[in-house]
Amino acid sequence: MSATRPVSLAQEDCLEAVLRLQQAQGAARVRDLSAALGVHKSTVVATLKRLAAQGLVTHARYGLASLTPAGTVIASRTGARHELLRAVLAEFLLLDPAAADANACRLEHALDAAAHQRLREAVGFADARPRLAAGWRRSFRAYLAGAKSKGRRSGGIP
Amino acid sequence: MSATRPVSLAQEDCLEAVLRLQQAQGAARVRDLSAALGVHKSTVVATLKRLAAQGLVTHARYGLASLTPAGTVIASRTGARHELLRAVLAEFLLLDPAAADANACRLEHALDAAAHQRLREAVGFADARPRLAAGWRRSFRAYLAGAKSKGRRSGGIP
DNA sequence: ATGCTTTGTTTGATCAATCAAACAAAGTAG
DNA sequence: CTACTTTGTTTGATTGATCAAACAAAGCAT
Repeated sequence: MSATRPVSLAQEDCLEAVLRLQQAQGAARVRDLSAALGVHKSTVVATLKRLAAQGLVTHARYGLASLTPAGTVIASRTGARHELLRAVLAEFLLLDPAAADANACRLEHALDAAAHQRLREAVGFADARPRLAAGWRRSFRAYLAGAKSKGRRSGGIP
Repeated sequence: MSATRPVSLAQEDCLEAVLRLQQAQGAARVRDLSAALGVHKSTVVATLKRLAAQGLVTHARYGLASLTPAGTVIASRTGARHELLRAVLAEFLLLDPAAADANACRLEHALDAAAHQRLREAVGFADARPRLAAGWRRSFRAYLAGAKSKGRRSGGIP
């Protein structure tokens, strides 16, 4: 069932954006998708057409885009990978929110099911051990601070 | 400097493959690139032509492909991201070698410099604390084993 | 309802990636 | 050297992503 023929990065981004917009404002209009994806409106229309041909969205002329059940499955999975990666990058690698999100945004297309699952398990494991997680953050932050000051005077004896 | 105009995923893969082949057998031939990348020979030739136009490889007709200095920079960085991700996926997420490599292969194109740097620091931090790293592996492995057996009887009381 | 503004669509281009098939050059046996 | 095999190249097609410009429909003011 559900052949789930692979969807391109741009298409996956579009599905994800439709889902976010549906959740955030109840509807996904071309203008908002265009802004969210950073591409021309005509590009959005073309992408929606391809997604519609694959049965992943419906899009009536001059109407709103909405996800089909199959499209919702893909968009949700992609969104889940995005959110998980964002959290890991921010909470364990201590990247600033913008960098964490920007990287999650690209990485989300590259994790397969096994890696996604394992990463979820790792986060679950850490979340069940708040002291371990807090300890990591504290020591890693200290390590970064130390590395940074060492880096500043790299190559010279003070 | 070095404008380093962004290179597509396929191009980055190609540069990386040229580097690997150069290191492994001293030379990168079209046939081997084709096999390594899983695309037609004609695709390889087309990609090499585009890379040559950007000054990243040299490729004389019927000759070997080789990286220019600029191409070497990109290929090395990509290779470094690949290797780092592979190691993290295998050693911390405990993915099997094949899955770790397959995911690294796709993720490698999506990490920006800041995330790459931070991930390197995290691995450096962990490597400097062998007992912490070993402890993680041991407990996470145990957690995975437990989750798996719980998963098998999910939903039913034995 | 009439006219502006916003929004969406179409059309026509380009470029990258890809394949398949036809072709050409190199290399290797005999 | 000639024939066969391997390797590389060209050509021609397709598909997806993208933009810009022209156009069309909706939506709002007044």
